[in-house]
Amino acid sequence: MSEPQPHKRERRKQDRPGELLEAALDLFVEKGFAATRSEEVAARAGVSKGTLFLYFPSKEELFKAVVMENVARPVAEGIAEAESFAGSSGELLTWMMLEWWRRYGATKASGISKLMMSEAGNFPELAEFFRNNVIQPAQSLVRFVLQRGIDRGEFRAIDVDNTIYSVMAPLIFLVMEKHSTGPCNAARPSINAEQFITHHANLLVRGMAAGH
Amino acid sequence: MSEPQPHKRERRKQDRPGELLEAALDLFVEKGFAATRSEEVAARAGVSKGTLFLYFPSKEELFKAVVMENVARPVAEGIAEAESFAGSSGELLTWMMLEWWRRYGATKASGISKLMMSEAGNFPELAEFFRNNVIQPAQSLVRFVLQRGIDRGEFRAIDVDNTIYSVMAPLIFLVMEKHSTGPCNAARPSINAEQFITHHANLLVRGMAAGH
DNA sequence: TACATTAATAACCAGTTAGTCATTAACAAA
DNA sequence: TTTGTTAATGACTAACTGGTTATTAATGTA
Repeated sequence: MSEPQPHKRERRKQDRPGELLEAALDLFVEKGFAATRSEEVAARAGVSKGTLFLYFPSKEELFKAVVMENVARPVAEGIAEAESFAGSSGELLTWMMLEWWRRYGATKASGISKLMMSEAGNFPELAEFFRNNVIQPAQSLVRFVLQRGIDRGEFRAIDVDNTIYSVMAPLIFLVMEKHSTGPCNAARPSINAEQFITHHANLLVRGMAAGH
Repeated sequence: MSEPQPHKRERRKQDRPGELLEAALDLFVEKGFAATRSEEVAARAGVSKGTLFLYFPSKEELFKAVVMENVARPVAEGIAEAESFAGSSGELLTWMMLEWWRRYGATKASGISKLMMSEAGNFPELAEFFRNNVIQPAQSLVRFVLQRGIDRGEFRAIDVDNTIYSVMAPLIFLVMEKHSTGPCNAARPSINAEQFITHHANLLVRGMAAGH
């Protein structure tokens, strides 16, 4: 018996795009691009579908904006910190992986990585952008740390290129777990991400250790 | 100036389901479930849309059949072999990871894993099935190998649960690379999977090695 | 050749959705 | 209060797509 509620229209031009992008991120990550209805995005942002298309010319442009918005942010942040790190390279590697998880992996923004994995085939130009602006810088950073360890005599002269993947794989793995298989059954205990990262980094550092 | 080609209807009841499943696997992996049109699946299998629905009652059932078909096969294959392996546990681990890649990761069927990652949210019951029939057995197998190494005194008393993820993460990583970011630009050199697996396994084994 | 069976088709239907647009109302200024 | 501007709406459409079905033709049999 609720009133037909005299719809109150709020005029908040400044905030709408951000709210729409946030709602879109949630739904795209949760359901995929094609399976997400644009009206649903609008509804979650608290506006009508018409308003969505007032701010974004198409669903595809909305998707691109979501990726751009969440990608640019956390890219270059950690680099300077890594370069001024004081401790051993093993500690640096562990710290860097944990920090990446805390700042990106554990946040909603990491859903972007899952999105790109899922939709790369349908958005090749976005995949290219993602590769150049996220994957490549990240690989360079890991390479820097590994080379630092080798140069300092802390690590053996390991195969740097393949070791980069050994460092990144568990992080990607965690992101996928978090955004796909993870949330589906909340009953079963999920991976303890920070504990796993610490463990994995420790294995790697031991495996790379110089000495006999 | 081509003839309106007097469409030749072939009657091949036996082969249709398999051909449709193969076409569906290709397209689902490439484009995702929602973005794949059922008429497109039929076309790739060389039949009309009507024929598709003659063999599968709905697109969702087709999807389930694709998963079931490609999942059941490679699950239990490697287990017996692992249990009768003669060499060291480090060799066994390396061999097992390489073998998994050769028999599953490198094949089209590994697209199923990518599919489940992408669509788990939309198909919780399938995700559950996948977890029980693929993930869990795989984890048990890895656990067996790690425990074997510990029992034989080849490995330290490492944290087995987390190490299982350290073993599986690079394999999942490779599958994702192969089916999403990998194929989008064929120009850039892709990861050499077997070389990476060998390298990673070597790092892990060194990291787990008993002795100071 | 005539006939029965059924695999395969293509036109069709009903439901859905990206995107549009005339209308409405919130707000600011006069 | 009146008026002008424009953010927001929701009804609408044009296109699409999952699924159905009457019809057609391939094949086997007598």
